[in-house]
Amino acid sequence: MDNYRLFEYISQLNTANTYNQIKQVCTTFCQHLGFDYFIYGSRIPTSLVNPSYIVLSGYPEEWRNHYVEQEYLLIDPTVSHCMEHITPVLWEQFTKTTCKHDKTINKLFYEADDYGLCNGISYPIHSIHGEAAMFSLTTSLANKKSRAHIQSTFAVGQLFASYVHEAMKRIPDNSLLAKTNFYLTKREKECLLWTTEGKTSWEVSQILSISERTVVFHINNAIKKLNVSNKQHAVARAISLGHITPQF
Amino acid sequence: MDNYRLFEYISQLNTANTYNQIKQVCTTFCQHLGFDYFIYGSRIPTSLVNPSYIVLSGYPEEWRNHYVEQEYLLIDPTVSHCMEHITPVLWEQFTKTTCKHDKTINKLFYEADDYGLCNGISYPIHSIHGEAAMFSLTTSLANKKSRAHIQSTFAVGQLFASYVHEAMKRIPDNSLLAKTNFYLTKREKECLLWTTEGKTSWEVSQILSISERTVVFHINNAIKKLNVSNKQHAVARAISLGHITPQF
DNA sequence: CTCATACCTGTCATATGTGACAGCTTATAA
DNA sequence: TTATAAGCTGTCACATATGACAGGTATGAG
Repeated sequence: MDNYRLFEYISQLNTANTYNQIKQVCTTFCQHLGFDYFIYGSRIPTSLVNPSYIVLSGYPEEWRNHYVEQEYLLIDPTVSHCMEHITPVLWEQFTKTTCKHDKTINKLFYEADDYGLCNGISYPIHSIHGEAAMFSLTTSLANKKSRAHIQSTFAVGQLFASYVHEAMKRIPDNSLLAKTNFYLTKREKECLLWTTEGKTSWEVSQILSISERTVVFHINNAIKKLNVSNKQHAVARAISLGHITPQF
Repeated sequence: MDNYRLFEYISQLNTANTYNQIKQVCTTFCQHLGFDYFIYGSRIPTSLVNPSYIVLSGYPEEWRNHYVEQEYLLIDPTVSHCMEHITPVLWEQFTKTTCKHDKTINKLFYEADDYGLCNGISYPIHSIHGEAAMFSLTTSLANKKSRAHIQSTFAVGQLFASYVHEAMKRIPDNSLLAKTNFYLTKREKECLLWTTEGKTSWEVSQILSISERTVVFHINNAIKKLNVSNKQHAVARAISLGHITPQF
């Protein structure tokens, strides 16, 4: 893919305002590169136990349904690769070697084959605050035929995936907005920050040169705003939502 | 850059075992693309207040020293871009428009010019657990001359940066090893996980069908292993170090 | 069999957190 | 002026956490 076309796609993603517009750009990009299907999925750690998901699927609906029913997300090796790494992974890497003995994973790939997803490449996307996502491009061509083709899209695909993710984050999402539509004051953030370092309210009061009662006051306000039940919860949520970030 | 050469570089990074080997690959890559200098910097949130840093510098040492002395890290717009975004940024974007009025930032870019860093591109790298890094390539050519050149390396540079980061993570680092060289048991992780959700020890005991005392026992063990002082600290540290991760 | 480890449970004293009571100053915008 | 928000402080009662005491079972490795 020449640079001009790549920047054209990036520009389209940067101006997209709805999920459908982004989906349209992905579809065109996917076809342009000679792939059959694409999918984008993002996991937002609003909670460690119940994270939020956003999916933009260009997959056959029947395969998606089957995948969800079978809970393949839990065993899909491309997913676990993308959770642990930041470099792309070729699907054939799994069908060939590593998983030869794992029947459930082999079943997954054989069934994908039946739906026309024979080979593909998955790009991990990692963003601030532990946000994890992935973007996959698939082809119905057999491994040997598609290998060179896929490898030639290695770099552009990763870059494109990043812009898709940024575009997705820009779209206002009602289901997530309510959880993040507030702000913590400077003091509230300061008190929480030192709390993540294991400081007690009294210790924080000494650091900030205010009374212990005031620290408690700020932390309680933060707990109410974050809609959580105690300090541990507040610490986890404030980090996840990006209200407190590492200092330089 | 053709695919063969790109995969050659990736392969070299995948087999590198020391910082110097990685640095050598970066130097070659940098020169191959026609750039003058490169730098890789990573911030590991072992603590939110005092994060750990790892730098692989191919910059002129004088400029590095000056940069550190002046604490430019705190105002460098390429750094803040890379902390907030996952897409590359061209340096000329700042020297031209946004920062026209900001004297300190202009000073930074003018001084960089003097050291031969006239234009460049910075790639953000975000990894699991909020780990943030960046990889920059710079040239002594003026903006107009270097623009097309830089844009043509947009995609490969991002991919290369990802592999550099993975390689850096693979190198055993004594300064960090001590902080992560232990493991939490299944129960310890479970107890911490529910603690991040704001559950009290008693509530966790109900969820796991064990006594409250046992939950306290596991959490205390985790606190000792993590070398932290209380639950809040343990929650923050366990998330940062990746001992507990979002469930599916 | 012994050792190490994970896992489990109890009591007690003290420290800290949490929620509700009540009230203050300062700055800024309507 | 009034209203609003941020920041600040105090006391009391009760809940929960923390640390130290002491003890148990089950499992696998050597």
